[in-house]
Amino acid sequence: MDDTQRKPTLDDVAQRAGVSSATVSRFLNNPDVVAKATAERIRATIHEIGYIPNMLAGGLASNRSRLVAVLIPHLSDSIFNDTIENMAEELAAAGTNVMLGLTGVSTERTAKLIMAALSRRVDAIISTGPMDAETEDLLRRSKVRFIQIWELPEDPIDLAIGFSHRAVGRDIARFLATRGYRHPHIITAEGKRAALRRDGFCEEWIAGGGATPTQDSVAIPSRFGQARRAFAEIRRLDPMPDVVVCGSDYLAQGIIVEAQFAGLKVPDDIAVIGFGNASLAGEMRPTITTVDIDGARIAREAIAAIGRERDGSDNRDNIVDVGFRLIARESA
Amino acid sequence: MDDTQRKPTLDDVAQRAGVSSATVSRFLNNPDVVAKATAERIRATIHEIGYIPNMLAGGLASNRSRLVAVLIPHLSDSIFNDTIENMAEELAAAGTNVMLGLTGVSTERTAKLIMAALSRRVDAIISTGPMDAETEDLLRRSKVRFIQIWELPEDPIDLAIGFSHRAVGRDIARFLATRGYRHPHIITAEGKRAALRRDGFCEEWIAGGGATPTQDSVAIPSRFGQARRAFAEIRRLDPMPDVVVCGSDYLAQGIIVEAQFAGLKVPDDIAVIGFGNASLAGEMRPTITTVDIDGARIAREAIAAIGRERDGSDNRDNIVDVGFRLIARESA
DNA sequence: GCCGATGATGGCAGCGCTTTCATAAGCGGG
DNA sequence: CCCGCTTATGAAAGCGCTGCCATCATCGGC
Repeated sequence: MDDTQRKPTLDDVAQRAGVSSATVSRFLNNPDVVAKATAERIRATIHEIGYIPNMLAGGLASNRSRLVAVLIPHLSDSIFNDTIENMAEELAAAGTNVMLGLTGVSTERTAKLIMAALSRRVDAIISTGPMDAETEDLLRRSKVRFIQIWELPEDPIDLAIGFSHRAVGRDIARFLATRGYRHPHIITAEGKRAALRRDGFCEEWIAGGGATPTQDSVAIPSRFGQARRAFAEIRRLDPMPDVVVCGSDYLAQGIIVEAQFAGLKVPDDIAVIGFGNASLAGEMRPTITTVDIDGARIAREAIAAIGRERDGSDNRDNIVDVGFRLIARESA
Repeated sequence: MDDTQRKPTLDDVAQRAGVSSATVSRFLNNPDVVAKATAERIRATIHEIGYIPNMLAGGLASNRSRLVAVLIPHLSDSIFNDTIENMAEELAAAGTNVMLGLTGVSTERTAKLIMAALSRRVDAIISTGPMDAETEDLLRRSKVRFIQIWELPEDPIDLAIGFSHRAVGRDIARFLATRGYRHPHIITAEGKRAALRRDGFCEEWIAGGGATPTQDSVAIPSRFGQARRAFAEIRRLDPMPDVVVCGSDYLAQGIIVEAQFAGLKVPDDIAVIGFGNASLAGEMRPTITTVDIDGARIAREAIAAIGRERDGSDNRDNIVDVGFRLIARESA
């Protein structure tokens, strides 16, 4: 053993296996093009000397990092977790890794993370949030795949995969009207998407002859614990709403807990509707009526897009609407 | 504009600013050593031509990737989220990014992800889970920082930052004994750490004169929804337990919901204790008695360790016990 | 006025891989 | 038995940066 502590390189493998480094590289990236016997010899050598490829060097030479940046606001109680989990798994299967960026609610951090991603020459950036104009501009000029998920901007920077939040709001309004509710109270998280859902809801509700719904708003991310304050607020309303429209299933769960704690029956005394179809929605008592987004589908579409080249043409094809499903359960 | 579509390189900046590439590199990595005037000229040039550093090249040359791999089993309902979130934030502040790896419960995926991390020449790997012997061996030989968090193995591969799960179990047992509970039922997630807590609990409970607790186990990760089945199981027990020890706050919350749904009062008819001090624990009705782990501290210690060199000496210093706090609230 | 510090910068040799382009066999048909 | 193909491999030029060493002013002290 010539354990000079230096990590074995591809050249070491090549020399030891009696081939050129080019062949070893080919074996690594495209095994089919090297002859069976050679391949076997290289495989054995790699194992023998414990060679570990250096993707930094590989990425530099090939200009492909096999890294994808995923930018989300939070990890805890996040409505995106399911999507991200699917994403990470499918990417891993394809030999690509995930660079995780937590943007919080600040466009400043988003900008920094996008810069970092660009610096690492990621193969794509998948993002859920808003950004400042300068960064958007940079991205438009740039050639990296930039995939906005969970929303459908008018004019996507590159590709958008999501659904109409406004339509969600409208569907919820129609659903509640059909069920005969009269006094909805809507709790909205700060943030553009939530506002769109609220607008859609109010729009449709009023169009259907309803009175302007009462409103409240909570900080992002809309979590379980915010229900205490939000419910206290509700109790002050007169008349009491007969249904509460929540920005997330976590918040909906919180409202249910608070309502029950106050001795109210859900949905009889007060109904609750969530958003996101988190796993707990189907498991709560009562089960939570909510809106399901197919996170796995978003992940799949995004990954498929990474494979394709980015082209500026047919801009309208650059919007993929994955839709949503309102799932009627017990809580509303 | 010579928009030949080629991304500007550090050399372009150097030429344009009338300095050598070395100076630009210095400006980027250690601004203080370049003269004020020069620095300003370089800054302007970078801005002007829109230069974005290439960290692949930088990493290759310097052998520092400024990437840290974080390996966790899951994202949803994960007890680690808080830790990871802190980690990502502190790392970002230090100009380092996170490569996220989802290991699930399979050591195979863990092995693949560790390989990938090594290939990217990460500055450190932070891991929460078990791995196969071969990978462990590789890691021991390797020179990368390898930080195991949330547990304290006898013989850490490199560094371990966590706490004694057995001690947690024991403390819970003592606490419940003090409160006068007689028939604990313990629900354990599959997995080594949960088993340690259970063992510690049973050990201490029996030592304290109690009868062997009844037990149940749930799949990893222990989530809200598993409470339905687990609670049904509890109802079959005779005598009914007077307290349920849960592997996570999510599960504890689920048990509370089920119990209340069944018309039982928590904690009077049946008490519940969780683990992890997720934010909802303090916000549930009743608030959940649980064990707090200082995720932020784990993150800080881990990051501090990344700075230090890995040295094989004083092996006992390579274990950092951050302890835990039992937080008595309303549920038990 | 000379000397060793000190500070600012340039030159250049890699870091470990990928990727043309070129070359060398092997092969079947006329 | 030679030709044109296909298939397997090699040679070498980078990819864009960092880090060491050398260079060259400048400057205060004696």
